[in-house]
Amino acid sequence: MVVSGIKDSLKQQGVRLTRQRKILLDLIDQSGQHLDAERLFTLAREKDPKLNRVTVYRTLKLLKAGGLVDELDLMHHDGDQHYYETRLKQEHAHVICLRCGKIEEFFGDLLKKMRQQIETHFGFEIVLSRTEVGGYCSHCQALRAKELTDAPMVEPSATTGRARHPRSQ
Amino acid sequence: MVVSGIKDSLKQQGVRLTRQRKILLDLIDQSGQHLDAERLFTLAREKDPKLNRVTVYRTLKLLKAGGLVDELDLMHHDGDQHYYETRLKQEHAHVICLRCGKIEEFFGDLLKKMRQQIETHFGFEIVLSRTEVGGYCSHCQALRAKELTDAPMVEPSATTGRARHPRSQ
DNA sequence: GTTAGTGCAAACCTTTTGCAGCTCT
DNA sequence: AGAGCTGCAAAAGGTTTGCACTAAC
Repeated sequence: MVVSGIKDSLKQQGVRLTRQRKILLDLIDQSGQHLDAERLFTLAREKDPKLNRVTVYRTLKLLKAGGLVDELDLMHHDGDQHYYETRLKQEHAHVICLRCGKIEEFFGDLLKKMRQQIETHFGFEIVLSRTEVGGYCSHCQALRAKELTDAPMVEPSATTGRARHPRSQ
Repeated sequence: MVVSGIKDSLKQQGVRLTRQRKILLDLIDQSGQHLDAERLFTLAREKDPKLNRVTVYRTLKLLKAGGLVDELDLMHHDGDQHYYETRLKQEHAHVICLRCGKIEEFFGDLLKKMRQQIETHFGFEIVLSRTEVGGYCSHCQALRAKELTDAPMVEPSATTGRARHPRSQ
C-alpha cells in the first residue's frame, strides 16, 4: 500500500493530513484506475457528501507538485480533463483505444533506455515523463473494419457523440 | 515544403482550400515552432484581421482528424492549451524545460522499437503517439541550484506567476 | 492559538456549438 | 446553385481564485 508512504511524505513537509485528504488519497491509491478530478470527486462524495470539488483540485495539485502522483492526458480520448495515478510502478506507457477507451499499460526497458539517452544527450535532468499511444485495440480493429464496410462512403464524423460523465447538480 | 502536400491531401478529400485555411496552413508549416491556437490566431490576424479565433480551432480540428498535424501538450508547462506541429519528421519525443520552457526534440530508434513492441505485444494498431519529457535543461539546472541556495527554506510556490499571452481585445 | 485548509461563489482559460450569411467550386 | 465554410455570440468543459470560516497541529 503506497498511500501510507504518501501520507508520511506529506507529514514531513508540514502538510496537514485532513479528513478530506485522507479520503482522496485512499481513493486514488485503491482504485487502481486512472481517475480524473470529476470521477474522484464523485467517489469522494460517497464518503463525505460535503467534500467540495475545489478540494479535489487543490489536493491533486499538491500531490502533483510533490511528485506523488503523475498527471496523464490519455490522448484526450474522452475530453480535455487530466487523469491521475500514484507514482509507484516502474515507468510505463499508456496505450489507449480510441474507440472503446480501454487503457493498457506497457512496461519495458525501452522507456528506461530512452530516459537515459535523453539525459545524456542533452544533459537534461528529467523530472517527469509520459508516453501515450492512441489507436485501436485488437477487438476494435475488427469492429471498425465492419463499420467502415457497412458505411463505406461516410467518413466517421469528428463530432460523433462521446459518452461523457455529466456533472450532477 | 510540406504545406503543399497538405493542401493536395485536403483537396482530394473535397475540403475547400479557403483564404483562411491557406493562411493557417502556411503559418503552421513555416513557423517551425510549436504553436498553440491562440498564438496561431494572433499570427493569422496579422495577415487577415478579420479571421476569427473559431476558424483557427476548426481548422486545427480538421487537420488533426486528417492526421496532417499532431497535437501536443508539452507537459502543460504554460497552461492547458494544445500545441500543433505538422506531421512530417520521423517520430520524436519532446523534451521541455519546466523552468525556461525551452523545447528540444529527441529522435532515435527507441521510439520506433517501442512502437513495434506495443503493436506486437497487444495486437494494437497505433494511430498516433507522443512522448513528452519534463525537467530541467543544463542551463536551468545551474540556475535552479543557485535559486535553491539563495532561499533554502522556501519551497518554490506552485502558484508562481507564469508569463502567459493575454488575449488582446 | 496559529496557520493551513475548506467550502462557496465567482471567475478564468480554452474550446465548442448554433445559426445566419458568405464563398468556393 | 449548392454544399461547405466563416464570423459572431453564446455556451460549455475543466480548472483556479478570493475570502470568510473551520480545523489540524
